[in-house]
Amino acid sequence: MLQLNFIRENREQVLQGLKVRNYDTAALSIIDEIIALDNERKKTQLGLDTIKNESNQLSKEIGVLMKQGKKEEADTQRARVNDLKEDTKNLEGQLDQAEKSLESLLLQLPNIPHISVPKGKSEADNEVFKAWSQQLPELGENALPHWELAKKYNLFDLELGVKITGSGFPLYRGKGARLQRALINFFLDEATNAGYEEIQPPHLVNEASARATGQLPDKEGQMYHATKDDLYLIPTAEVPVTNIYRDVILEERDFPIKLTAYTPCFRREAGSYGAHVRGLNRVHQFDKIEIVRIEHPEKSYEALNEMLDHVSGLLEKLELPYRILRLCGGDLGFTSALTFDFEVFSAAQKRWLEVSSVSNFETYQTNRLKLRFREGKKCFGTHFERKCFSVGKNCSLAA
RNA sequence: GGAGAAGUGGCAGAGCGGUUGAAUGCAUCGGUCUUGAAAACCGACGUACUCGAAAGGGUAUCGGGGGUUCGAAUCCCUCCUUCUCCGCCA
Repeated sequence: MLQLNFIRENREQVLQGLKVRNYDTAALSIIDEIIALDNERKKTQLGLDTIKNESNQLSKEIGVLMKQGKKEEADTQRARVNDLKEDTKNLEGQLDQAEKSLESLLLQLPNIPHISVPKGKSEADNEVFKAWSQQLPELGENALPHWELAKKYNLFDLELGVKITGSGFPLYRGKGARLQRALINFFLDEATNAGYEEIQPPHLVNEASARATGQLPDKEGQMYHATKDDLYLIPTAEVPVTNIYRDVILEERDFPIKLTAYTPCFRREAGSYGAHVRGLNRVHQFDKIEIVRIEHPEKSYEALNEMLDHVSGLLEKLELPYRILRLCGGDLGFTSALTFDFEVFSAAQKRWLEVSSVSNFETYQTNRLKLRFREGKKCFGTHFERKCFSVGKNCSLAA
């Protein structure tokens, strides 16, 4: 989420950013609504603090009077404090109300796009940032899609997944399982070589963690929920990994923080069916390797470029034809300031498939996480980038 | 699952109803001293919100939430976590 003070001090910039995300004037009024509500909140806060100060003062006096044995005077003071109590309760209610409404408005506000983000409505308007210069691979007439190949070579078995669990839970076997494991190892090893610390996080998280990374409340329906213990299966390693830094204050010398993690990811994917989700294109459980960096705000875009190079290097080593897109305002994720998608060409499906995306979230994620760093005496929001690399969800088996 | 003990600032560790945002020690930062360092000494040292141009105030915070009280780190309820013992263990 954006910080209130940032919105107050950079109203124009925020409005400009929302326009890149295709907000109309009616939607833009949310900014002024927030500022007005915050003014209200401050007023209530001040009133409450004043009353509390008064009753704290009186209570102290009562203590002194009691010690001196002046019981009657103490009793009159006591009555006065009791009168103040009612006002306190009212104001507390108001303050609570205002804070809740403010928070829910702030949560509706997306991140402000980076200046380089092109305007646009949909994925069709994404900018090709780096094109594939060589010839695209072609397959012969009787080339098989990956789900046919899988059957032929016994690489994975979707029916068995259905039998054991349900649709969308692939079962890999033989060479398929081995390839999957090899890819995971490859990505992790490459990340380690590039200086990322490997993390093996829990695969279930509590509500506080899901809330801190924004899965709750908006994506509640997309997560598997173990209700008996009130835990959620992670939809991405981002959730447990970034929660390492929930409520943390870093020192400047802690930068850069570079983490990598492989986890299976669980998503209910409610409401997506059809031909485009055929095979492994969209499943409820898939494997993903994530790399995460937490950086000083001044260095975050430099770090983003490094991550871009890192991913490019991986695809080059795998000898896959790929391209990089810079997402336009309409396609940019809610929490991201700048996102590059990596797409690999599937010769069998004859289309580009997203395999990875690299984003800079600036302080949007860290604000919600309450992750800050200390510079001098002040604490600042720190920048947060991440890139994820899906295995199995992509077309590498078919390419 | 049952029985018991405990959770205080970066760490260690006092306090167990009133002037305690919290003694003391360590760590950290700034300074004096020193050729340099160490030692010694002096000073600073959480976070969030808020008032103020600033200086400087105010409010909250002693695992989380709720309650009793004029007043709670201290009393009560509840949840969480950790430790010890017993039970269970695909």
